[in-house]
Amino acid sequence: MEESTTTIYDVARVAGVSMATVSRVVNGNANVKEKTRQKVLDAIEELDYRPNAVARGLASKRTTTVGGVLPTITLPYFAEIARGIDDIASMYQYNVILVNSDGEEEKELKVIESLFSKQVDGIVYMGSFMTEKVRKQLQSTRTPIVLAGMIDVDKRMSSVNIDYRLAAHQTTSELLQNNKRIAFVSGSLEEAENTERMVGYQEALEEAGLKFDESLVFEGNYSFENGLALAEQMLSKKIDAAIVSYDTVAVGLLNALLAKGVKVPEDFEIISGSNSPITAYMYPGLTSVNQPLYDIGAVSMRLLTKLMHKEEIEENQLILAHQIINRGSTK
Amino acid sequence: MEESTTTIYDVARVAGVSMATVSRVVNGNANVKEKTRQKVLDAIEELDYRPNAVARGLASKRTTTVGGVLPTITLPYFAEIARGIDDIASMYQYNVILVNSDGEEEKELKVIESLFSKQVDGIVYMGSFMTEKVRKQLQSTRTPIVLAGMIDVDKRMSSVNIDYRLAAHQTTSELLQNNKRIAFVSGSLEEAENTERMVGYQEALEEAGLKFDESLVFEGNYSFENGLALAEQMLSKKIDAAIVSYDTVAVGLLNALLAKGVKVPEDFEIISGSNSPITAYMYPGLTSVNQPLYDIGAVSMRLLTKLMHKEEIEENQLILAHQIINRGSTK
DNA sequence: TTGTAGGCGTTATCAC
DNA sequence: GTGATAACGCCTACAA
Repeated sequence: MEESTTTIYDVARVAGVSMATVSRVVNGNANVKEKTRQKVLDAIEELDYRPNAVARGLASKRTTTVGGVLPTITLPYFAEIARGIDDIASMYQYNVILVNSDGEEEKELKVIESLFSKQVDGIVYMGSFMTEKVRKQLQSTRTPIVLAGMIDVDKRMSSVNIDYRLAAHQTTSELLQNNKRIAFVSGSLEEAENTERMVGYQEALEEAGLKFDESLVFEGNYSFENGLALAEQMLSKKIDAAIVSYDTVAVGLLNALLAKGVKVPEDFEIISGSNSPITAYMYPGLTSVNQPLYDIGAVSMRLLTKLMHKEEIEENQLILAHQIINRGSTK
Repeated sequence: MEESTTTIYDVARVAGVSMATVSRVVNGNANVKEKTRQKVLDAIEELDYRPNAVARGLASKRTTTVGGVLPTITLPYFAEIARGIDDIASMYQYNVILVNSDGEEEKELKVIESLFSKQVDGIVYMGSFMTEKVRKQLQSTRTPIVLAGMIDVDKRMSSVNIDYRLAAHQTTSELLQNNKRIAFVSGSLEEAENTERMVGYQEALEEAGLKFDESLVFEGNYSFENGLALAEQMLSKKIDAAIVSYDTVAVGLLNALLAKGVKVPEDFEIISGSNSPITAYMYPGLTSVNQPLYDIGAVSMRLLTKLMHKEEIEENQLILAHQIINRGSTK
């Protein structure tokens, strides 16, 4: 109930020391005699003193707050990464301001601007595509940036990813064991992750002595509805298996296939791209590439702390290991 | 690239006015001659000046940042609410710091403490249960709080919810059209939302002339696994329908039933509690109570803005309308 | 080891 | 309408 904010100054008075000493104690500075440290701690306790991070931020130019930019937190893919970020952030005493951009440039520029205005110490950028304007905006300051789950084409920005090409290669090969006509379903091929996947897909085909058929490539968006709509086309094209980058799309596809009486995996096999919880919720469960999303977030944030503390970085393009989780949607 | 932060002072110099005037312009204060306003705006443009929210926060004691406390952002239920919060927050020029508590008191106290330290202007609290310590902590300051999707037992804190009792009553009644033995599956009955639901369930039974059977009540956690495990028990108890508070649990139940060859909805009907996207993803889709989660978040944040701006509130216990979305899991 | 004093970038209160 | 001039709460040389 005490509204009058108690400051470092009040603590100093009660403890009978100067505010500088209180500041030292609060910041864990070693150069304080144990006895005075204790006096200060007692005073802090007594007054229920709470450091004001805003004042601290102004004086030290470090806010211990980072920004997290993502299209929308409602996609499990991003929520999972965000959770990894938050855990490591809180471990290092940072808070994270999450901003949703909906992937709209206009909005993205605006929210990033607000992040800068709040003087965040760093930014983790999630998403799939970065427009030129956003890139410029992000690079117009010295604020460290890490891309989580997104490849930087010119490798200037730090990033944390899995090897999308390899994963696509492996899953395609797996499907090729029982199938010939395999669809490649991804998001926009303007996004580097997807072109990487495409290469992996093509490599696997070639390895199996099959030729690439462009009509088996489906470029679409993230949505469940997109997946639903795909089933029809797949069947009419006599496709018998699919690797799908986004889980929600894979789920939609599975759902529509089941509704049409198609047996999965007997008549159609599916492997989805990121093993979010929903892949396990389905019946049958979706065999899926396990992107370690939480880890991608966690490692990104860890990398960001190093950048913010100006530590030496050995490698700024991190690749984490993925696995393939076999469930009911494949034989 | 310009690292030297340009301040309000630089702008003043370039525009040939005092910093006070610049401040007025930046804050849209009316008492500025149009001509000088233009000079200032030009200078701002020229210097690419960006207001420092931290300094502003210190001077004005308002940070235009709010905190969002939730168990974990990875549950779609909370992600959806969080999205509603963020949209309205950004509409009112607020940013939100999201903190995950995992529902652990210790951690929750810590993250809320960090929120206060950051001088947030308000807090939206999501979750299902608030311990006494947390309640005390939250009420130890004048920072406005709004509970989103959570009932405050003594109605002191503002909150936004749906009418859980009514929803449970309706769904139970719906299931009673074709079934006699209906399970009530919820989270902890220590949580007010769940006891409300329980009352609605009992009301419906009574209305149908059935007596309440305690062995049909399943109190568990949020998890998919919990749902999976339930199927076995349900079948052995000859239960033929269930209303399930949490979607993930309902999904697990559905999944396990299908795996056991039980036909849904022919042999077993399910209605789940919050219509998160996954309910639609399932096959068959889950009939579900549509809790307007996004709106709960949005309305909570709107309410919070009123509280923060000390506007008059007519009612602080808001109830939003719900609907029942019929899908394949009911006849 | 501890204290003094000058910022940090704005807002806000008075005068003019 | 505009300009000084204190705060705001803390950090950080620099002194002592």
